[in-house]
Amino acid sequence: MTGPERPRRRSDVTRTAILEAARERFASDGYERATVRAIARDAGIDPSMVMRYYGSKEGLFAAVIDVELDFPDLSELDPDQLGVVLVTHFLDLWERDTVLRTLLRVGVTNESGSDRLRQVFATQLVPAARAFVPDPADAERRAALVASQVLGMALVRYVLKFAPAADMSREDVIGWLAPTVQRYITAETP
Amino acid sequence: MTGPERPRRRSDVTRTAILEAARERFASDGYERATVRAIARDAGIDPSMVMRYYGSKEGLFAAVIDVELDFPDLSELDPDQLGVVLVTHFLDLWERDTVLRTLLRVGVTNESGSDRLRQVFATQLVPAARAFVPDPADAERRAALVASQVLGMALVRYVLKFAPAADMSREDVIGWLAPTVQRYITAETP
DNA sequence: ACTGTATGCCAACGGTCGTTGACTTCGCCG
DNA sequence: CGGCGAAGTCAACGACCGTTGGCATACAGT
Repeated sequence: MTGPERPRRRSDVTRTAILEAARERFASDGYERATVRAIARDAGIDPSMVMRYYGSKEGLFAAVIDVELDFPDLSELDPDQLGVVLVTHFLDLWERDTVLRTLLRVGVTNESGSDRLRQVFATQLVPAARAFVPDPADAERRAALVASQVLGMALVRYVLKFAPAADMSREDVIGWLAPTVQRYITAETP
Repeated sequence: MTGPERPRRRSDVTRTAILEAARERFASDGYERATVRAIARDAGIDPSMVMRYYGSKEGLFAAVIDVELDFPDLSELDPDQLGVVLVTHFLDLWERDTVLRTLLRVGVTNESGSDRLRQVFATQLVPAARAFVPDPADAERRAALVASQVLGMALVRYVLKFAPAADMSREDVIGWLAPTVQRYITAETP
């Protein structure tokens, strides 16, 4: 069994310092305004080190937006609970770290960012939807509907910070959104 | 009564050419990547004219994001139709011109953009919500919920262009979203 | 202890940006 | 037709960006 790895290289601490500084800068400033120089300053090293370890600003960004939606096993679940479980899971994802905020911020302005976002949608959300949507041919559409509500709430709550949305408790968000998500997944097509 | 205005100044045609080029550039590139030089090139004039007429890039942007949600009169409406009417109205707004796309794109990255977006929410959407939400104290929260679903759909459909969302027909979008919006406005708090 | 290599800093490059001020051209009014 | 202000062009500025190559330093293997 492998315990917590000792750094293989002396530079690993610097590498992760850069990565963490980059996460925060990209999350709060977006791709264009997050400068390599500012990230390096935050990490306490020279800008040239960023280039050495990540090749380019684009390469650093690619390392930052490595996201894993990481759905729990839903196969044994009471189907009526799908909405609650999914909304709760998404809230956890958004509050755990900044990577989704980064991806949304950048995906809206930057082409390679929105490519990545479409890719996450297609390779992680849609397959998950196939698992519990009755008609698989409909899975894409239902996944898109769920995404619209979940991303929309994330947008007004965590990015735009509309006061009433940002101030809502977790429980209230779940209480309001879960029935919507539940319907998008299980309801007959209207 | 005032007919269509004759240009008061010779420069008005240039002014509006700049404004239209700016609308498109800001909408498709976001604030940072939309350069004054590119906007001027699109408008067929010198970059310095942009500064003469709008003072600065920030001033030009402020002129671009003058948005009017322009709600129809809902007071005489069957309350059961609120969802359908509102979703239809929002689809019209998003498809009519690019200003909302611009505002969303920029609001996600730029502080003055998100300020403006919060302002539109507070001064246009919330007051409209007060008109048809039973408990006025709840109007802010319900307006935020509606905004989350409407902005979320606009995001995946018009900005991120998730294929299943972008390919949905207007009727399907209305059919799926209207019940959600209807519930956010009229349902008991869960 | 010596040496090769990994790690880090420094200074500078070419490019692009927003912005400015001086200069030229156009069009109207007397 | 002459003059004058508006409209537009042009070249340049200072700043900042991503990126590069050379040089100093610290470390690990022998």
